[in-house]
Amino acid sequence: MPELPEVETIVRALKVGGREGPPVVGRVLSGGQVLWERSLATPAADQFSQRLHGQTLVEASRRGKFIQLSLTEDTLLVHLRMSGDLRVEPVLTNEGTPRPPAAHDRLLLFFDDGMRLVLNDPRKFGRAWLVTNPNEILSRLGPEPLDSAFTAVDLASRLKGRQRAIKPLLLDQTVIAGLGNIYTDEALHLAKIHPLTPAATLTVLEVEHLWLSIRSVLQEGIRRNGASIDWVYRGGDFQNHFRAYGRSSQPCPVCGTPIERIVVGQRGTHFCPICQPSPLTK
DNA sequence: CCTGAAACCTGTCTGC
DNA sequence: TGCAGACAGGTTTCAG
Repeated sequence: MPELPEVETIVRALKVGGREGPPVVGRVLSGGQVLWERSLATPAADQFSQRLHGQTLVEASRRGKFIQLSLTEDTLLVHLRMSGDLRVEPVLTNEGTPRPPAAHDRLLLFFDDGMRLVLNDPRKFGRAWLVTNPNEILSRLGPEPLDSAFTAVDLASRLKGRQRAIKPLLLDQTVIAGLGNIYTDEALHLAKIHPLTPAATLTVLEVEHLWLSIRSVLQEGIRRNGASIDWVYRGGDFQNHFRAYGRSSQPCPVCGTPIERIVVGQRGTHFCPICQPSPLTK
């Protein structure tokens, strides 16, 4: 489900409060509960609660699509994958009775002030890792696209010599961290690059344009608090400003030609056949 | 190095 | 109304 802008929106809410509920940074954990075992990658479910107990949630941050909750001793990494979401709520209802878990709640983190942080995940693809060293999970990720240290030259060097189509490369989190299906289609449309273009055939100018487009669509996504589509509403409205994603047969915002949908690397892929000419006919 | 398919899951929507 | 099939914001693994 969420890509970089959606995860960024969630992390900001964990810090200052937002649709997910009141802020959780600074609260002290009293324990945890595992409602679906596979949602917790490590440690074993029976050690989870004890290990959380007494640690303060010091900071919330993001690396790629990972949510990083820094505790006093450990780090809790959460990846929402396709359908995960976080929620903050009181353990008790207004009537003072225990609040029963909602449908698809998978993990509960309890704070010592009566609040809890909940991972809800209908499709059960989401994962959490409670680890001492987050680097063991995060070290494989490519650069942060919005980091000022990430330049067009960096992107060019990562695409150099790669014969693969540009779209699956941009989805590869070891090449660049944070892009998913929506923002990849949006960036390629803005950059006027066909998703099947072999990366190595892109000119210097095209790579610069792509670099700028990636950063532009991600920043717009964050500014709009992410995209909210399907049945999971997250408060953002970027979905109302898509250029190509999910707009099959609707007019291209640039030239009016109907947007086409193809499948690339098993992912639905949306593009304008005029603005993004096929590499075969170019 | 690259591609494609399958696996992990549940829910929604479309068309017959 | 029912039902089959396609599809969904992600990642890993395996075969070729």
